[in-house]
Formats: sequence, structure tokens, C-alpha cells
Amino acid sequence: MTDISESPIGHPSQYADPTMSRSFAKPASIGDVAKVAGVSVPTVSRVLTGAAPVSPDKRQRVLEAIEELGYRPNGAARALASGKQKFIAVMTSETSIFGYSATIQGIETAARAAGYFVVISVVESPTAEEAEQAVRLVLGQPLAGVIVLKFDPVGVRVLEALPLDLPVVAVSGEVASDVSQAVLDEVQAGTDVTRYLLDLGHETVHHVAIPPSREEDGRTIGWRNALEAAGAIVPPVISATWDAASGVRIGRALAIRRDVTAVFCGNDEIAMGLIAGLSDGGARVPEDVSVVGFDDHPLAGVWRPGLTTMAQDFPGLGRRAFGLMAKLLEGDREVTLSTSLPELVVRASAGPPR
Amino acid sequence: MTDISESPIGHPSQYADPTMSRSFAKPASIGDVAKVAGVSVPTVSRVLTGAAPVSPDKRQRVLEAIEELGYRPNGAARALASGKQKFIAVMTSETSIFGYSATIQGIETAARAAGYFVVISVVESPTAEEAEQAVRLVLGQPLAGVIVLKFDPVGVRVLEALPLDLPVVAVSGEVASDVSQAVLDEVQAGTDVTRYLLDLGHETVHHVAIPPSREEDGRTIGWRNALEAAGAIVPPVISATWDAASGVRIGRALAIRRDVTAVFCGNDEIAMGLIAGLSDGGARVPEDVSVVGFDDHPLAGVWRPGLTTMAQDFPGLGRRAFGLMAKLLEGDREVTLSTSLPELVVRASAGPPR
DNA sequence: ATGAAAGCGCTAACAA
DNA sequence: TTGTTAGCGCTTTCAT
Repeated sequence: MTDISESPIGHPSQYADPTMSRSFAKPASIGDVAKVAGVSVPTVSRVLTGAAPVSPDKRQRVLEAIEELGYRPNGAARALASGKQKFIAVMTSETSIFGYSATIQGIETAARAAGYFVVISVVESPTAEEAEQAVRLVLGQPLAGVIVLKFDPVGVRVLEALPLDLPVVAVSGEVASDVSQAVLDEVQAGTDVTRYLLDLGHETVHHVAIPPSREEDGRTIGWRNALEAAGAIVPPVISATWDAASGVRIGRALAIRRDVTAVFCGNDEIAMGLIAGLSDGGARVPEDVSVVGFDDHPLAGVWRPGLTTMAQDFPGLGRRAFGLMAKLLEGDREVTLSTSLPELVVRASAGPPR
Repeated sequence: MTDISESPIGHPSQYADPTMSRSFAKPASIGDVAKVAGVSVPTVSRVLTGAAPVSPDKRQRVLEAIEELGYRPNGAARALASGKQKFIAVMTSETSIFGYSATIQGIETAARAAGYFVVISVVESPTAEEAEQAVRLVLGQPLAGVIVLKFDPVGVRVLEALPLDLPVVAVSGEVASDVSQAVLDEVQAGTDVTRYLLDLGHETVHHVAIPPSREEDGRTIGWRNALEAAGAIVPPVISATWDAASGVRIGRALAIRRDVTAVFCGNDEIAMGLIAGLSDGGARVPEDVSVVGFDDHPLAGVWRPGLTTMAQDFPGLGRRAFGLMAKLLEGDREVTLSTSLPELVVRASAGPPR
């Protein structure tokens, strides 16, 4: 394994005093500032928050005192006294997978613009107990609201465990009627890609599915709908994991089958893996097999052949989710649904059947 | 562009009362619980925190009251009274790029295990003003400490703006002596990959660099060291952006040059782009040009040819960073440095020169 | 084991 | 414009 070394790299002289060495000095409080500036505590508070006007000279003295003492307001006290919290928790099973991280990024961008911070709460397993435990821990923190990423069963469990007497927004997944929700119309999108492949001349389309959030994910449902509407046979769903390597394995297995000419993959990582596995097995893409992905991963355009895929605007999804949260934060309790439709990006991995 | 629809999806009957419809009801406090349970406030606190023993019957009554009222402790009040905060801010310029998100994931995992939550603070531009503003905002929140991702100039600025009278840990970048820091030995790693290519028989190695954190990043320095030590000529550094597409452009340009037989890329996305560009330009990898990457991106093994790369343990880096934070949180002010060495993963994208 | 009292650092309501 | 007085909801002494 990797070597890891750990070593002290210096003892700054200001910490040489043994009485100081074990903890950080107690920070200056608003009272200290008031004393140094020769004003009352609320006056300091007023220059800090701008809640009320302060005469120029006092304001100046306060500012100097703050500078001199290196004063920083205590967030906990502020939150307690004002009743306003600035943290939005994002509860999710994942932070690294493309769709998740891009969505979180969108939430963060919108939250920051509104003066809020995003707190990450990862819940690993989709059991009711773990969801409840995570919710209890999270709600014990000073939070303004919670956004749940419901791309998978973990999100479903978390949302079930969450009391609805505080601002809650769900992202993606099945639409519920009691919570504001930002979603992508994956059913329609799944139908659209499948239709695209059918229109290219393929007799049917095989589907490699991502792990579903409940019974079946929207992409899979859309795929089935399109096939049935076209009177095409509906082949059994092939299940993959979130990992690209599972796509490789499936691709190798598919390479020897003459009956598969078009494959719709539940996401781009799987599609890229599938293409690799297919070519490992001697099948050419798109000449022998057409492959389309889902999401428009940053590497989809760099892949060879360029991956045709359904572009999902995850950052936009995240921003819309925060938009719904912002409404709740303002006191508007109306439950609203924000939907957007993914768009096909045509590159080179799909074409007419051989 | 994408269609976005937004619509109300229901007005739950319990909110029909107009007096309730514009805000959430005031939550139960510990005093309410005490009243219902017929005990004192501190007793409720004791069953909540476990700070002191409580008789079984009172504990039971308290638990029932909590359940009945749907009581949840107020995090801000708790933080203020106890002086203990549970949030660790991670200040970074990015959350989606592989190295960043994998590191944050490692921090989160370790933090969660220790009962802490990660707050994301994104700083977009590497100016002193923006860094100071971001620091001011972040430090106005109830935080236990701050971890700075110093992969780039933004991190450098943020660290400069950060007062050191609270727990601060830096991740990666140049080693400073006044802050605990978790790093990967990128200089050594850069030397190692370059050496690997040289040993394969290449006369020299070209380098496509990622945006550097200050003057030059460690990977580039290591590359130069190896070349100089071997007496090889040092070609000019080729600069790329974080984007894989920049690798494609560079690859196309490089495809027509006979003098480049080996290229060391600053990260895997660029390497994948480079391979795509090279093959677009008619050059074969590794027959005509050997390419190695850096990081071991999740798709590196799925790429064709499989990408030879320096594997960086980002989640481990994040965990080590939190480990240093945990020491500071316990009051140990010793400034320590934790270093680990990336390891070469040999796949198929590099070989002997033609 | 339990309660009374004090106080964490700040903002809000009220006078002046 | 400013200061005084009260809390915010919890934890922490300190008695008992």
C-alpha cells in the first residue's frame, strides 16, 4: 500500500506557552467589542447587521475595536437569538457520482447566491433505521431546511423518515403530493431516446438499467412505453450497478449476440463501459451495435466514438430545488412541482442497424 | 432550451387554515417537554445528552413526552450553551471535478464517523477580496473548524485570508509551516511516472500541465526533476485547462509531431482527451505515442486503451485531513504534516517507443 | 438523582 | 440615534 508519513512540522513560538498549547484562546465577544469601543452591545450589533442606523463616529470606533480584537460574531448565538439559520442540509447516498455531484453543485450555487450554506449528510444504506438515525442527527443541527436527493432507495427512505414540519424539498424520483419537488421527466426522456433508436431502423432496443429507486426507474419505464407503443418486442431488462466496470462485463457478453443491435444504457458511465466491453468482444460501435447513454457526462463527448446521450441538466435541477426551498423559507407553504425535460445530444455512438 | 414547468401540486388540508399557511408552527422546546413529562428542564437535557443518570421512570416519561410533542432539540441553542459545534467547513473552488469531489467524500466519511457534518463553501475566483469575503461569511457560522482544499490558487488565497486562531487544516499544495496539512507527494509521483516512461526507452517525455496552484504544480516539478536527472532535454510545458476538451485539442496538434513519443498528462481527464485527439489525428496509442495520466479516475480502466496512471488516494487524503482536524478539535495544537505517495497503475496506454 | 439558578453571545423590543 | 431590559433554548454549575 501507499506509504503514509505523519510528522510535526513546527511549533510556532506563540504557542510555546504550555498553558496555551492545548486549546485555542477564548474568542472576543460582542461585549468585549462594545467595551473597547465605548458603546453598548446593541450598537455593535447594529453596525454588524445593519439593522438600524449608527452615527458615523460610533460606527468607526466599533469597526476599529472589531479589527483590534479580531472579533468574529458567534454564529450559534446569532442563530439562536435571531431564529434564522443559514444551513441547508442535503441528504444523499452519494456525493461523487456525476449526477449527484452535479446536482449538489447546482444547489450550492443557488444557495450561496441567497446567503445559505450547504451541509452534506450522506446516508449509506437504504434501511429505515439508518434513515431515521441520520434524520435525527441532522435535525439536531441548526438548519433552515433539508433537501433530499431521491435518485435511489436511500432517498426514498430518508424522505419517509423526515418530519414535514420544516422546509423540505425532494429532488427527482417519483412524484409525491406532500413535498415540493424538482424533477427531470425521465419517463419522457427514456421514451424519446428509445424512439430515436427505433426511428433509426432498429427492430427493438435493449436496455441496461441503473439501480432503481423503487421498483423501476423512470428511464426504464419510458423505454418500455416506447417499445410497446411501437409494437416492438420488449427484451428483458439487463441490470447494472453504478460502476462502469459492470458495463464492461455486460458489453463483453453482448458482443457475441447477433440479436442486439441497439442498447439504451441507464447512464453514461455504463454506456462507456459497455462500448469498451463491446469492442473488447470484437463488436464495433455503432456499425454492429448502437449505444446511447443518459446524463451527458463530461467525458461523453471525449469518448470514442462520441457518446449519443440524453443530456440532463443536473446543476439546473439543483438550482430549481433550491428555488423551491427559497419559497418555503420565505414562508410560502405551497407544495410545488418543478419539471424539466432532458434533451438528446446526438454524437457518434448510434446509427442505423447493419 | 429545456422546457421547465412549475406548478402547485396540492394544498394539504392541514395547511388550509390561512393563519397557518404562511409559516411553520413554532416547534416544541425542551421546556414544553419538561412540562408534559412533569420534570425539570435539566432532567430532559440529561436524558437527551446522557450527561448524567436519570431514573428509569422519569426517563420513560421524558421519552414519551418527546415522542408526543415531536420534539427535536434546537441545534443553535445547544451549540451556544455547550460551546460545541458540529460543522466542519470545507472551502474549495470546486466540488465536481474528480480529485476535489473524491477528497471531499473522504473528509465527509471521516467527519461523519466522528459525529461531525461537512459544510461546503465554494469560492469561485482566486482574488484576495473574494477569499476574504468568503472567509468572513463562513466564520460567521457556527463552525468547529475549517478545511481548505489547496489544489489551486483559490485555496492559496483562502488560506491566506483565514485567521489561525481556530482549527484549520490545509489539503495538498505547497507545504506551509503554520498549518496542519495533508498532502500527496506529487513531486515524487511526477518524477516516478516520468522515470517510468524514460525507462521504457523514450528519449524524453512531454508534459501537459493542469492549471497550477502557484507557479508550478508538484507534478510538473517532479517531471522536470526526472528529466534533468536523466540528462534528457526538457521540452516546454504544454498548458491545459481542467477540461477534457482541452486535451482533445492538444492531442490533435500533437498527432502530427514526430518528436513526441511519450506524454505525461497532469490528470486523467486530459489524458483521455489527449488520446481521443491523438487518434482523431491518426496517431495510435501506445504504438506511436505513449500517454500516462494522473489520479486514476474511475473511468481510467474503462478507457481504451486502458490508461496507465498515477493513482492518487483522494478519499484517503480527505480522511487524513479530517484526522488532523480531529486532533486540533481535541485541543492538540501541534502543527503536523501527513504525506502519502501516489502509486503507478500500469494499464495499456504506455509502451516502448516505435 | 434532581431541581434551581445562572449564563452561553447574540438580537429584538422598548424607552429615552 | 442610543442604551436598557429581555429573552432565544439549551447546558452547566451548584445545591439538595
